[in-house]
Amino acid sequence: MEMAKAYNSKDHEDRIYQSWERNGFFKPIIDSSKKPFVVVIPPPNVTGSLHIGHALDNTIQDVMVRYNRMKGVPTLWVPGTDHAGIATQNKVEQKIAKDGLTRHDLGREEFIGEVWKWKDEYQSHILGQLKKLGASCDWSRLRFTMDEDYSRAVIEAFVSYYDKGLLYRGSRIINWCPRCHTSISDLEVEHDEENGSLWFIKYPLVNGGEITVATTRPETMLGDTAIAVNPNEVKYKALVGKHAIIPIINREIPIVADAAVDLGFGTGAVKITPAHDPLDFEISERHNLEKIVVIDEDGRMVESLGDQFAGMDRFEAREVLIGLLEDGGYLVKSESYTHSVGHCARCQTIVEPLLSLQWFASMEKLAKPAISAIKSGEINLHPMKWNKVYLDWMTNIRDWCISRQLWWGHQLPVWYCECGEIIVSKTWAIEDLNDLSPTVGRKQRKCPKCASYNITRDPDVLDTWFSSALWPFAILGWPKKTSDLEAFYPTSFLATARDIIFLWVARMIMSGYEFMKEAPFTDVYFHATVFNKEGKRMSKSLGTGVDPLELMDKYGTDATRFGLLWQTAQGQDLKFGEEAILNGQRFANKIWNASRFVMMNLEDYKSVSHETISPSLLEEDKNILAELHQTITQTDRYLEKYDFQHAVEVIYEFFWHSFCDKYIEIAKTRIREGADSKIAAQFTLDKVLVDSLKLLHPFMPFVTEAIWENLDQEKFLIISSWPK
RNA sequence: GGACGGUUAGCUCAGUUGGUUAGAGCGUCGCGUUGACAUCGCGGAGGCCACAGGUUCGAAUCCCGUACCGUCCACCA
Repeated sequence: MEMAKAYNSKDHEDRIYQSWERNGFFKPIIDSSKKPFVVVIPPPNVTGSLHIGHALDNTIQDVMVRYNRMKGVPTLWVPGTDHAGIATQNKVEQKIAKDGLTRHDLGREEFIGEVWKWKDEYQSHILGQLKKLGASCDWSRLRFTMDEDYSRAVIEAFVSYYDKGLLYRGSRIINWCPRCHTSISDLEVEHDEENGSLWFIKYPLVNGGEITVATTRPETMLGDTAIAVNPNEVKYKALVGKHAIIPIINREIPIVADAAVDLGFGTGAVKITPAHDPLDFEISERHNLEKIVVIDEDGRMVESLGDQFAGMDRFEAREVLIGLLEDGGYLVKSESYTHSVGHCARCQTIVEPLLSLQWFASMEKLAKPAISAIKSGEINLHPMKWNKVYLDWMTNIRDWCISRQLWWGHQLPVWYCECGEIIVSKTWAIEDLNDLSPTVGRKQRKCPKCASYNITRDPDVLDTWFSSALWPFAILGWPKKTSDLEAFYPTSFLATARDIIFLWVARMIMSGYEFMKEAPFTDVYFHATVFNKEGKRMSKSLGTGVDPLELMDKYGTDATRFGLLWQTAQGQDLKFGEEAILNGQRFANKIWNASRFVMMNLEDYKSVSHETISPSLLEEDKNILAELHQTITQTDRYLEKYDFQHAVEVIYEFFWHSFCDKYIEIAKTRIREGADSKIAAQFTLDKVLVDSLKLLHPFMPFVTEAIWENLDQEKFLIISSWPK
């Protein structure tokens, strides 16, 4: 068989991937006597396509999976995608907006139909990218977070939590995005420092005198229900219990004392707007204050405020009020002030803290086993520095707002009867699931308490992370006791990005202990964040993204994988440059050509037994064989530590500089001259090449397999054989 | 307001428990090979290891501080 003069990735990749898949190499062979190596993919959002960070993440997973598979460990990598509620809904809303439509024009059912179409399109694109990358996933086990079985798992989890009293419905201050028109969790709010103003406003007292408060949000004064001062503030002591009057609208509010008020800030007196500020809300609870909502779900001033403000945008209202306060002589002064402002992580709109009736999960109890898991080392985070970050968050965990006012997602299995009864029903939810076109309130149902038929299903859906928290066991069949669940849970290794340590990793750990009584995985590797040359985050929306498909097309998949790992040091962030990928391409070609040389010179070499050849080995033969052995040992050691950069480096160094540059050059002469030592050289070349290809395979699967086809070896053996 | 990273050759980064002339890839300069590979080989130049102290026989490496860059967490208006 003639080998081309240069390695051309396009001649091999698709064909080789297909034959691996066709021959079932990605499916585990279950052997109950062996502990399997199991990886679940961090399911990519079906919002778009994979970026360079995903390419790195999935390369790392594939390296670990292939490495273990080659060692004869039963290995499973489960692929899948995430419906990504808010993100995907936004995408589809943007898409239909081009035709001048909103989701309300389509209606819930039709809109969801549009999202499913979007999902199908982008999921297939993403899966194509993963296959192009060489990901050796078991595609027969492909999962999606809104598959029917998965949805059943979500219902099961919700109902189970509810029955244990871990979920509750209540009016709390939540983060509201006026553009996405939904609540979002604390983790979905991004805080940015912004230059604003601190306004000092004079509130007259009922019995004469005045008190000045400082605020960054004058518009919320319309919803003030108190002024609070620190109980130890001498100058205000006499005012506690008295009443002040809100300027402009002339409403009376009490002055209360609360320790939460900072003595040193502003004037030491704070206006309290319980419905639009979390701290104010807490104070209002302690003092039984009224809670008046003055900003609505669109971010506009509510109707009840009357013609002067009703319907006005919250920021316009701010300007108007400042003007009015100034005219009325209530504005004492304003200072420029830098403070952090919360933005919606999805659309960057300024989040409005809003008093709202939502569903919450109480987290403290769930956090307990998740804390001890890290402390005891039952779960290991790599690099270890993440332990502290994880524990800090976990030990100060706050309740999680899980309901979303969206359409795309898992609808809450909750019904409300006119009699006030709240019905959480697994049966009903599953019935609705089987309805091919799920519609709110389609079925006639009877309230178990009052027998009324006037009941409606909660239109809200769950936070997308509620469902992905179940991923490691839900994709194996939970709550059914499937053979997969039995064989493959807990999983072994999770590779992911550090920015979802709380959103996803922490919650998987909590739900793993809650439902499986066991950690969902033993090792978590947080890979590097990939930045561009300017140090900016790689992002498609910023136009700084690099499509891994383009890289793979240009340089080849092996080169891309190699180049990414080459730049990745133990989770240290990296500035991505194509140079490393280019070097990967050179390396792939080097491997190809060295192999070509060896094969061209093995023609009259028969696989003589090692015993026969061993005594005839020269010093240089023994040296390179010893170095090979050392390289294998080092590679094992580095992979056990998830040190991919050094694993790749040590093989590269050995293969290129020791084997190619030095040994092959020496062997060349011996073979050409037909020396007595020719057979020994051929033996050594053969041995070093074969083992090197195996060593390289987890990192560069295509070029190694392509060469393997040309070697006189059993087909595909490379995918299941690690050198010793 | 807390916490965590980073600062080493022109660029991107290594540097294991402190120990002889600080490394790699790319780039650059010179030479060579064109029957494995020009996606090649050999050789060279290039670094007060951010700054200031300290510990030590010895510090890029440990400790303290400073500066700049980056990230995360946080209910002070």
